[in-house]
Amino acid sequence: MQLIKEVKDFNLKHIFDCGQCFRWEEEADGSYTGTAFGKTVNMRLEREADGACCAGSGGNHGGGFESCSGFLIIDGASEEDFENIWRAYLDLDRDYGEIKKTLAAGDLVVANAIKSGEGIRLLNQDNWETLISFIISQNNNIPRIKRCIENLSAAFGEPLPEYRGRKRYAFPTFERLSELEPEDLSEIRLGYRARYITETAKAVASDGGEMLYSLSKVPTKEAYEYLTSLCGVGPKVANCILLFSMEKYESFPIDVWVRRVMNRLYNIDENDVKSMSAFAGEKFGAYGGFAQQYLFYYMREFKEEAAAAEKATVNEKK
DNA sequence: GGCCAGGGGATTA
DNA sequence: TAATCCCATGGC
Repeated sequence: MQLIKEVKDFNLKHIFDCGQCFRWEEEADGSYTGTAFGKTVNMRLEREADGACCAGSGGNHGGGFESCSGFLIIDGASEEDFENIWRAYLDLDRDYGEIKKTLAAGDLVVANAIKSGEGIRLLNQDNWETLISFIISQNNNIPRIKRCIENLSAAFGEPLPEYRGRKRYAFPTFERLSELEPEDLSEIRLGYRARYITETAKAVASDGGEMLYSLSKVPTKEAYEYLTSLCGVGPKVANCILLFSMEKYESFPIDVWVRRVMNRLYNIDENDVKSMSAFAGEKFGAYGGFAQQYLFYYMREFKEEAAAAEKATVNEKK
């Protein structure tokens, strides 16, 4: 059990529900349990005794209080694991207050979007797991992506100690998946993505993963070129991998949600991905990836609100 | 450069 | 029961 004092600009729901990761589940008590780097832990944020919270809170619907600061408690982690894994994974040494201030000052639209996801942090995930996870994510919905990744891990990943009464599995290694053919993955129900995964696994394993794990140290363009050379990796998936596992924060992944939000809020043609990319580069520069996350989270929340409102209207008519 | 199939499953019509 | 949609890409 590790206790980290005075975590700021930090909210577990915002972090684990903003589409960057797929292996964390919310528990009944609002904490989150998940597996990364072969370790399973549970995280929860406790409010500080004086009730301190980030300024400007209240952008969330219903006026409910959502804490963005407090004590972070990581159950299942040793001090060594915290220093070696979770500190970097949660990006705890970055000043998100400064990032939000800069983005908000430069753009009113993002300033508003930030209010709905004030506690977002960009995780530093494993390169390989992120690569495969986002190949699976293409043209897919989040519940099924999560299911596919869990099934893949249970079938081909290393068994880990049971935690909270459930068996846990590490994400499968590229060595293991490189031995497989698409048919071997049929029970995972990945659809046409199965071939992308086995081919990419073979490509990564061909140099023992050396290329893949060197990408955070090379210029973004070079890393992007390598990633898009892999089977099943196009511009969108490559940008996600760069942003969520390689610290390439200028990356601006454009998916259907971002296309929608850019169309609605900036009036750019919904199909003009090129203009959106150029716009993001000019407007957000090195902070493009952070801006993308606030916009994405805002749009998803907006959609859920709209759906709830519609349901309420239908029920009223009955 | 534009179009369409690829799988599968949930949701909507 | 039939369309439509989903954090796109590959191949034509």
